[in-house]
Amino acid sequence: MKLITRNIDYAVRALLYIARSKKEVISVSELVEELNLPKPFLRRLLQTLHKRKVLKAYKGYGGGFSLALSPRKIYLGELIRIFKGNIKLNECIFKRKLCPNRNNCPLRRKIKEIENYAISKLESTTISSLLD
Amino acid sequence: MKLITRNIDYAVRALLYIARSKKEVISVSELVEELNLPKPFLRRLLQTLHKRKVLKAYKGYGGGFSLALSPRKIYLGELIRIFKGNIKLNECIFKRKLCPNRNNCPLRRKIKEIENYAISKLESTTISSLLD
DNA sequence: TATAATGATATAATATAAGTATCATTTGTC
DNA sequence: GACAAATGATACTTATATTATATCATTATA
Repeated sequence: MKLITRNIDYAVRALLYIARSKKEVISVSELVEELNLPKPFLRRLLQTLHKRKVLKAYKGYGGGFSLALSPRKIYLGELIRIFKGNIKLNECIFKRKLCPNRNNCPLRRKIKEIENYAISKLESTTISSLLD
Repeated sequence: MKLITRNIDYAVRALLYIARSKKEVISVSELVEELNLPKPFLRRLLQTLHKRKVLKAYKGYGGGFSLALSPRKIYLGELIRIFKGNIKLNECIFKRKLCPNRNNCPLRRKIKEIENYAISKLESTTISSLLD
């Protein structure tokens, strides 16, 4: 039932740290020291954020990561999409064909309401807004 | 990220079926035939609903389950609690001690807003309201 | 007494999340 | 140029939750 997995939680912490830092480029080692997160896990997740154009990466001595976007343009919703795919609190058990009344399933409708609320919140929350 | 697992989905289907039926007592076999759900799984879940006083159970020939509560008194929130424990979209990675600013963690606050909305919806949705 | 039901509980299978390990590549410094 | 410090790519392992199945005991009715 978790909306926020560790990937996402760690990503937010790292992004906030980078956004707050005076330095442009921050290495994984620094993040690990400051945030006390497991290094290989964090590394992999930052690589993903790089692939998805949220971070810029710098190889070699003195390298690390910097934000590729303004904190105002990094949305929680996007981070969730990156690590978990589309936001769905739903997911009908029956795959179309089997469920007789998918379209007016009352449970589905209720959950959809909650889902829509969650999506609108997540899509309007940015790293910038979490900075305080 | 699922709010509704199969336990809960199946439970809702079964409860709706029982609520709609003219008969009081419905056997697992009948539910399985009508709803096309896996029998041992459904059975176990109905036993749980019995233990949690949502259903009454009748052993022996002609036995089965009936509602122990009016459909107006069976809340989605309660079903979720029965099968998944308290509703939390949250769950801080760090256990109290470790996270420096648990109390004013901005991410936590945002998710809490969504959680509160979800809870209020789920606690106000009853089996009766899903009957149409 | 046979049969059709639930009660209780142990076990298995599968999927997802969380985390580790390793080798390749790049780049700055001495 | 050699070394060290960084990321790139990717395969693997471990842990946990979800989704079941199986079986023996108990109860009630025809």
